[in-house]
Amino acid sequence: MPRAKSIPKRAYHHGDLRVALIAAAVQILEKDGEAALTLREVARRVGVSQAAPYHHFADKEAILAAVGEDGFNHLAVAMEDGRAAAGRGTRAILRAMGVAYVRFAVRHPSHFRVMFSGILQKRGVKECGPLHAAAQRSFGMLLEAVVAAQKAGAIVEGNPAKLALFSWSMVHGLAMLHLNGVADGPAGPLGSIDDLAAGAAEAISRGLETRGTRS
Amino acid sequence: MPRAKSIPKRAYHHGDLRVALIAAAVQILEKDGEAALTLREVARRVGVSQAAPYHHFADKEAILAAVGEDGFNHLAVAMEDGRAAAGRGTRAILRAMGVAYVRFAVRHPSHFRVMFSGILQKRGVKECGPLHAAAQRSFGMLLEAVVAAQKAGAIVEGNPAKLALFSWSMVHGLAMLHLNGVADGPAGPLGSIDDLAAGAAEAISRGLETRGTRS
DNA sequence: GGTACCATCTGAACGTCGTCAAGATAGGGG
DNA sequence: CCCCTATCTTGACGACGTTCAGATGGTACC
Repeated sequence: MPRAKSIPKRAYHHGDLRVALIAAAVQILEKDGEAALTLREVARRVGVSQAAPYHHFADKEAILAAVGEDGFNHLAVAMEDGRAAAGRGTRAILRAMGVAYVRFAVRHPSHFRVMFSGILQKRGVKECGPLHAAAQRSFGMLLEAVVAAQKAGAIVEGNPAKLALFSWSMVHGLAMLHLNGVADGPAGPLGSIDDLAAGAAEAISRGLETRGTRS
Repeated sequence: MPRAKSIPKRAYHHGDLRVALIAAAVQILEKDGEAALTLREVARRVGVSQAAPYHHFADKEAILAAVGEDGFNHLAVAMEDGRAAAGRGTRAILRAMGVAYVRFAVRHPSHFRVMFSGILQKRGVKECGPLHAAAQRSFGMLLEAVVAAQKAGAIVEGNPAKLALFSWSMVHGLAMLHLNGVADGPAGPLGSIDDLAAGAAEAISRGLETRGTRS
């Protein structure tokens, strides 16, 4: 391995095929959907042979896992940005992270769908450790925020992981339903998805707040 | 059309191929997952030729839509049962429907996944009207329950469709995260999914309740 | 009771896909 | 200068989705 150590991921024959393949996959997913994602089309778009991807990914699922990992990393960044932009209240931070979550899902639907398409479950955690780690990064942020809110007495006590799961479920469900076109279908437009996200975050925030708090 | 009118869906050469195909598809989905679902395998399992399904379904997606429709109808029944078993409080009814929703998802993961795999969005509403109607049936029940709770003064005012969407999002998110194995992974077991569902329903119920209510 | 009809099903084919094995290519280390 | 190894290509195999012309078999009508 001559330069695979000195220069880890550059100066391939192609340039950096692995990254290019992932980018092409995302492009296809965004334009034509998951059904149109074909390893052969990915290779075609990058300009390599149909077998070339197999030197960077074990199979088709592996490239999807890479897209999912990419998505989870971007999600964590988006949530960090949301947290940074929020005020100083612990519940305000939770709400901001929830809104950022939904906004990410809406802005990167292809990534989001792949992230939760069940790859993480089908392939063991060991098989795709990076994906799992990236997912844990986001959940860890949420967990921290819940613990902080509990310490501040802003939300109820109890297993923080459970409360974090509830918060996550709220925004995840809204994002999923919106992506399936069901959030604005049934009874006319319910408002922008950003407003809906804010409303949902507000609802779960109230649901978890400690009793006795004034409004 | 000799008997297609008198006896709408029986006495085919096979018996009732359409229903048998759907059942076989569900069986495959439950045992081996969506990736293993093949029209050829479905036909094989039923004992007909590979082209036979095309006389009952336009393409592979159509049979998936049929499975989804089936799932939505069963979901509506499950939610009706949950509502019937609940007490008389309007918020108790909402919670019971939420718990029933999650229980359905956990007990019929294959159906549930197909129901929200994006078929409803990809194919237009006109293309698969029955699916859409079945989905609306469940959402309609939820909407009724929200309106009733509002009339009773148990939950806040505002667009009932929006509040119904929030409730739906809560339990939908929990169900989805659980199905992806993420609900009980991060921080050890958080309790049975039924308990989690009850907790989530309680949280959103509190989040939407009118202020001033005692505990 | 025979016959024509039409829904239903079969057999074979086409193009594409995921994947693999064996060989070509290229660029740095000896 | 040659070799070595990572990288990529060529060619192939089996399976899949889908289509089409034709076989099959029950129902209705005469």
